[in-house]
Amino acid sequence: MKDITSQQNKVLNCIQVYIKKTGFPPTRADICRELGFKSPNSAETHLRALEKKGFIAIESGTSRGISIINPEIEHEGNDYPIIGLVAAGSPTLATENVEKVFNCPQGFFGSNFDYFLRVRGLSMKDAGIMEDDLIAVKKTQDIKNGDIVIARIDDEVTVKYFHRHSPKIVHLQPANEEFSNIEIDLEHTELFIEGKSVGLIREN
Amino acid sequence: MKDITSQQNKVLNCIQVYIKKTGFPPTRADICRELGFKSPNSAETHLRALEKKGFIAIESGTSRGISIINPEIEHEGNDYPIIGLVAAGSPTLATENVEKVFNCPQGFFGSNFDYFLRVRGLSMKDAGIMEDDLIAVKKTQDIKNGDIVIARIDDEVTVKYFHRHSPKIVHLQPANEEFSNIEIDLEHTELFIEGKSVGLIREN
DNA sequence: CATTATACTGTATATATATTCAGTATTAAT
DNA sequence: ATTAATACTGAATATATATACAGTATAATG
Repeated sequence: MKDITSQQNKVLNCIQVYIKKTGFPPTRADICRELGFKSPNSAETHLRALEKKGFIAIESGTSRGISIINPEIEHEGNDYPIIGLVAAGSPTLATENVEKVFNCPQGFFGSNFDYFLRVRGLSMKDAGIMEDDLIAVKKTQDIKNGDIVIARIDDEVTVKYFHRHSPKIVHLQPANEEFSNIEIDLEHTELFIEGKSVGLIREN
Repeated sequence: MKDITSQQNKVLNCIQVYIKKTGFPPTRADICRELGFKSPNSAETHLRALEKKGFIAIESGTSRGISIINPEIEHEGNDYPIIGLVAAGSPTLATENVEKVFNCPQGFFGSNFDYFLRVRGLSMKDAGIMEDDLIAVKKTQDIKNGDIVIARIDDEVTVKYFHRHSPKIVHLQPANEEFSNIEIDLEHTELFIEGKSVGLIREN
């Protein structure tokens, strides 16, 4: 699925909300009214872009002929494993670490992800990550500064902000003043990035 | 619900099948084509009968403005509305406040819930509730001390910890030392509890 | 018996709607 | 430097569509 711009996303949401509300899709004029456009062609061009990118289908010559294309069919969501973050040990997908599976629609957090991590401790408290929260982890090495990463040093797994300080120096920063910054010299210490957080779920 | 004739039932089924197939309701002409009628007025009269009996709603002057009235809609589907928490005004299910719908399995948070609330501000920061988080709100008056509630005072909606201090005094406590406690004397101020938080979702 | 509901055909029309064309402007990519 | 995509306004138009009107006919209701 291709990228969607923020304006196109607004239009897509508008269509979904309109259908939810009325039971039938909006006209170009309806979209303009909802989103404040002054020309029906504004809606038209956005619709054509959304069609081109595969988000909607438009039936030509048909009033309200918009239908939303659901890429992942009705299959009731996927079961993602919840992995307990143990003080020591890699959060592998080994069965003994899977506390249960959690049913969740695909693409729930915009981005795909691979598993949930059960958070232990409060080292990321100020980032709104609390004990027992579930972090949606995407296994990737594509990390930018400021990303929340799941990092492993030796056998210790931790969730921290990632900051590359210099080519050889990485800082793993907690979001809690009671915890201290971890500075890693990549020349002397092996750092393995398991992935990054793309979302969070909390069950009260 | 009144009786339905076999012909009216055919029309009703035709509408349902058409929506399922195309994503939008049929026109009078579409119904005629599907059922072999030769005059659009055949469809029209059946639609009026179905409307009168409460099976469908027809939006006047609107193309394809047919919606099927489903008596048992609640909690059957998986699309939950996301409601923006506006500074003033009740978080009603009014369309203008629904920014989009979010697909989520039923019973996702153990407990059922009614809608998502988009959080503004950081008054519950220390409870791990950050700006733009989605709180799963269950509409209920069954509140215990320490619950995170969605409360409304006049037209101001806020998310806070609930603490009944005495029979007439309620404290709404923020989880951020930069915000101050709200003490409410129920004899002088009207407090309306919209519901309570049963879960949280964060999209990174 | 008159009335009402059902069940159609057939014609007509005001308007709701999609859709094209002509512009303007900004930004990203090649 | 030029193309392509995005993001709009504004006007024009062919047609898709709802809907009224004029009929015909049967069955049920009171």
